[in-house]
Amino acid sequence: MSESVLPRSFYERDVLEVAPDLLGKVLRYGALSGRIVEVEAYRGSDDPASHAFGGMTPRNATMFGPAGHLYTYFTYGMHWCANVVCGPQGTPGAVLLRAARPLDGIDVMFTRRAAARRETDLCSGPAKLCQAFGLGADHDGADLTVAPTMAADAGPDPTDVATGVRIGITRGTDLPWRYWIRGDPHVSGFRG
DNA sequence: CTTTGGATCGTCT
DNA sequence: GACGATCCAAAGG
Repeated sequence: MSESVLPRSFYERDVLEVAPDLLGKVLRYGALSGRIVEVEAYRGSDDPASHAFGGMTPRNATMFGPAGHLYTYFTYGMHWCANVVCGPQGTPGAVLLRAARPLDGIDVMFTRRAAARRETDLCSGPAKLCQAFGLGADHDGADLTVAPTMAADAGPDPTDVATGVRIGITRGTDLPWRYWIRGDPHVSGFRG
């Protein structure tokens, strides 16, 4: 296939550099794949919305580990969300994977996501994406150079990247650290 | 179409 | 004991 798995060096940069670069990349897990269309950056050192802002705890320890690994967490009593750990080791940065356009394994995704009516309902939100891909507790710390993988394909990079404030947070609401592909119908909350 | 409230529990104070 | 980096069904216009 025409995908090349991203090297660890891709992730060993400031989280604000990595986040927009993840748009258009392909998340692949077994027979499932999707193109990332929306992300949010969380930088532990100076970001009051980050899980790592208050220092290391058992839950967020993965954020302090090596870049290029998944940080998954459970929230609202029922949902899992997945992040990509970024930055030098010991620097707690992560990029939340908020939405993707399903590419392969769409039938499996519909099976896992009973509430989805259309293809745009499958991965148009951080918890939806995890449900569609079957990501959860077992994947905290998973190495993205092994499985699941994040890869670049042969196509052109997204040209129209939008930025704005992040969704669903109560602190750090002034930081424009959400990035998405403008007009893509698979972005969460898309209207139009 | 938009708005509202319920579900549900691990985590940290 | 309070509160989420959310989702969805139901109710209201």
